[in-house]
Amino acid sequence: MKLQALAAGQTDRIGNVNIDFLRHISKLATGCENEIGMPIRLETRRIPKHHDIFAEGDTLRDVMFLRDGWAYRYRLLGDGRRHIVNFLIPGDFVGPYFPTAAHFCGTLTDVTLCQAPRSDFSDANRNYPALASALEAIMATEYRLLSERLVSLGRRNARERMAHLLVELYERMRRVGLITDNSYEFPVTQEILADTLGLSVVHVNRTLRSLREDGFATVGFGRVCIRDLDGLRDVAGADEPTQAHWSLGTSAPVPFAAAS
Amino acid sequence: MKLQALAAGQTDRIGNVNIDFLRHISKLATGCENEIGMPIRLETRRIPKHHDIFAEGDTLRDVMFLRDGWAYRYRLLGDGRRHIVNFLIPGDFVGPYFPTAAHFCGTLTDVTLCQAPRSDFSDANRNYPALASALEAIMATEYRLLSERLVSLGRRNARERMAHLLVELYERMRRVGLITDNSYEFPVTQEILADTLGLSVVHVNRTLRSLREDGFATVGFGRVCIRDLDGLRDVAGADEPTQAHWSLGTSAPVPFAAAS
DNA sequence: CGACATCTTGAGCTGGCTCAAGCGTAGTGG
DNA sequence: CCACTACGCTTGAGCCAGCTCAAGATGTCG
Repeated sequence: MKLQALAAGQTDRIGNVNIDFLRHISKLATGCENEIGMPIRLETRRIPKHHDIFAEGDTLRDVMFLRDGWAYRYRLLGDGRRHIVNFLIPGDFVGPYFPTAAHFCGTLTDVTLCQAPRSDFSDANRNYPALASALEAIMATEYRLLSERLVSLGRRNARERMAHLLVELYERMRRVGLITDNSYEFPVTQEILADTLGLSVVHVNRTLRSLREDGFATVGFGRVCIRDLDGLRDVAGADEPTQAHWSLGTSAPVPFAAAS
Repeated sequence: MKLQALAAGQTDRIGNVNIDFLRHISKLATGCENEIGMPIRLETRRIPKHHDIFAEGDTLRDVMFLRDGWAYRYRLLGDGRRHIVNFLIPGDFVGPYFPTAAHFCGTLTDVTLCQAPRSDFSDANRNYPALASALEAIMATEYRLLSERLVSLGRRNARERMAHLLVELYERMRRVGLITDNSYEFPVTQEILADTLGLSVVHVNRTLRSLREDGFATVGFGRVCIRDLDGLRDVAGADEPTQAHWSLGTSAPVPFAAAS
């Protein structure tokens, strides 16, 4: 589950920021010489699986990126109900976006984080607009992801939701080079899936069975195997105005703090 | 529906950014001299009700704030299903976060926007970290709002969702001084409410009736009248770890681009 | 190899949906 | 000034997607 893909030559200039900023950030994270000469030293930290990285309400000195492993953002209701806001895969920004975390963040696997004090980023942002750009793009991207998830929960049925999530994760994993043989690691129990999609565990199980029997994808034993990507996209919705949303915004350069 | 409250003296320094940045931004928007001496000239634009401000996929030169009126972000599925991602009230950042919009934005009432070219913000961001801070805080705040909505759709039932939305909007309206007599303007049809909460119009109607009959709130004739705020909060969920979430993050200063 | 978590399947229930019809109100045009 | 239309609100009636409860089966880890 390492970010092997990131080792390969990165020719994109971060000045023309698109989602490839992720790779640059991750390159930073992996310690390779980075292209924007950003003077931030990232510390590495390991956290075992099934632990919280931070809790709702925590005020954190450091800003974190996920170098490898899976994590997830979640929130709890008073009566124990849980909702999972998003999954985090290698290369993702862990956060928090705000110094005070608005949600919990837990690990699904053993995890390696790369982190640096928030103040370092503040300083660097001022002198390296490309970095500020990248961070804004990260936020905008996750915002888009959330609104997509929101649409799912609001207006898609169980089958569509599941298909949508599987495709979304496929695209994200592909982007960081973690797809092999049309399949990807997926250390997510059906219970967690249920809390992500707003379903019951039982119904998640039946939904997965149905997708499997129809030849779209198999989910289990810690892996997702996509058998019919286009079909799965169709199930996910006759929506998605274009591919643009699957690709997480390749089209969109130049956020606020445009690089010079 | 003007931002009267914003006219009053603003003593907060934006250097210690919290959600009060909204007021500063709005102050900019209203043309008053601003405190950070930011050299951005905002143009005013009016848009009639029931029009789109921008469409999904549009690439926009300008960044916009809502000076008065109501608007909403929404997305469409291929088969006509619609989901409303968020409402925008006076003082809100309209966006888009990314130059290329990831969703539609429509007006519910006649609306006044204040806007400036994105490039102006890019430049200003570099020289006025306080502004960059504020914009990041805006994003983080809306992120929090979305994740809250996500929890609603995933794990709350119709009654809880409705109560939660009404309280959320109450808090947001209060923040910009638009509450009078425990009530606020609410130019939202039951159909739009349905598309926001992931319910059918019929069920929205029944849910509102139930909340009205139980003495919590009345919704109709373009207004929400809160009759029992605490009760409504209880209905919304024995969740909300603290008040923090209702208050949209007053606690949280110093995002990435901390002001000096 | 025992204990515990996870997955699976059956059976019956229900919250919220769909369909359908009636009503009030605001425009709109003749 | 009134008829007409359109839109939004309301309520009834029946239905179904997804839920809950229950009970095995299958891992998996110390």
